[in-house]
Amino acid sequence: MRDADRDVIRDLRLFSEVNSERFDTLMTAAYAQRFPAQVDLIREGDPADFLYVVLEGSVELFSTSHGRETSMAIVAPVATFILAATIKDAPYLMAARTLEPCKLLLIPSRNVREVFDTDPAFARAIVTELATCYRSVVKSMKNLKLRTAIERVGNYILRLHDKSGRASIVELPFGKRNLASILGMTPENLSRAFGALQSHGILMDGARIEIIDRDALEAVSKPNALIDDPRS
Amino acid sequence: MRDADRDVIRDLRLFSEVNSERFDTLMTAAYAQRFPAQVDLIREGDPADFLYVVLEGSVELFSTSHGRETSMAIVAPVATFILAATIKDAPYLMAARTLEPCKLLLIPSRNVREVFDTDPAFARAIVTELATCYRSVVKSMKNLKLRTAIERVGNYILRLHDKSGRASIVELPFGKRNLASILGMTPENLSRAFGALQSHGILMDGARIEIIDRDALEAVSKPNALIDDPRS
DNA sequence: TTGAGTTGTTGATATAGATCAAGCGTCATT
DNA sequence: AATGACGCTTGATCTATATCAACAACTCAA
Repeated sequence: MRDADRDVIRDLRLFSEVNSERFDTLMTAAYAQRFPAQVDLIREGDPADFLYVVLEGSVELFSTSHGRETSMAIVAPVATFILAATIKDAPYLMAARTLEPCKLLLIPSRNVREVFDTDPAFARAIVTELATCYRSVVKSMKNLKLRTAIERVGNYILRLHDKSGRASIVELPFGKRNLASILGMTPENLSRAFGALQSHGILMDGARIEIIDRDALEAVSKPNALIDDPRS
Repeated sequence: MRDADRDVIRDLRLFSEVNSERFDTLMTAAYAQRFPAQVDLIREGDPADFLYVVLEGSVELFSTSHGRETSMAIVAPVATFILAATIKDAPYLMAARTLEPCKLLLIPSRNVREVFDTDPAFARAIVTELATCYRSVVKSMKNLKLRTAIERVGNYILRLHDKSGRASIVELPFGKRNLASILGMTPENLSRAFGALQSHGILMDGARIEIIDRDALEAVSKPNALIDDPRS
């Protein structure tokens, strides 16, 4: 592994407090690798041999059952995925594929568990990361169960807006097909939702969205900090 | 706290490996308490002062947003709830109320975090418990996004059937109103789903369900181990 | 440049599931 | 026994969302 990678990884919340000897143990076992777009990384049900860290690009987590498929999340740098399966040494509940060309770090699950058991700082970091993941799924579930399709889309735009520091124009970070699946609706329905929201403070132009009247957008979207605020 | 309680708690996976001095620390800070049915225990957004353990009875976790409400989970003995908020020292994302008269154990979050940092066995137990919770929410989400209402009901019955050791008659563990909300549908729709399933291997009688032809029920429900199997 | 594939849009229609409105047992209270 | 509250069911509708189909815009390979 190159030193540049090592430094990036060292800065992750997950690793920043780890004893440096332990960190070396993890890193010599781990390897960074590049993947092209649209590559299947893991399949549902496979044993969780590695913990993945997305260093560049983005990865889609999705699930399939009897011919249906749905996106569960899209992971962007820098973040881990399938931590829970690694910890429990259980089969993956979600499949993963790259959306764009990616650089990923693969850490053998065995080593993660080993360092967890011997380094309290790492244990604390892992459990915090996992709690964050848990809370983020709970929020997604609330989003799905408590809101209509239009509200979900509206709040998604509001979150983008906040993330951009309230820039007047925001850009969708991935394709609408994927977004629709994340938000639990069909692409057609997403398209119509964007259309409907144009009379509520936004102006669509392909993947670019101009936020003209945030108050109007909030009025239809009804945001809720306990669903939308990434800090809570 | 009575010794009987203490022994029950000691046997939980979460506490069984904990150093006994640490365990005492936790238990002196904690207290067991009885609550009547339909009591609000915590509200969404409140600070996570306690980790809860359900010793008897059952507790509903639910969420509200702008006039809508949905059940997120029902916690039965013996299990914890709101572990993630405790770990992160973050506000609760879900509210909780008792469904029946309950006996609960309340452990101050401060103490949980303290023992986590000093007892590796407890840390490991906590992270495993949290990973299990995470995976259980992911499964619920897959259940919601990948299945129709009838399939969700069918698979719920199949899971009950398995849990009972494939007894020919199973009983719903709580009211249909709650079940409908858990499964993401209205009570009316749940009622119709039960009706529809009667031509697919079951016979309803109030809260009692006779499983007449499991194969037929599986044929419509299309179970999937990575959603339904509690062990995976 | 052409053609073929991908991605998104739009319109017409279908349907799963929600809503509204009675009605029916069951149970506790009087 | 009457009363009322509650939980559930059933039927009649309504509507949010899915499905189906056609098409436009773009990308990419040849």
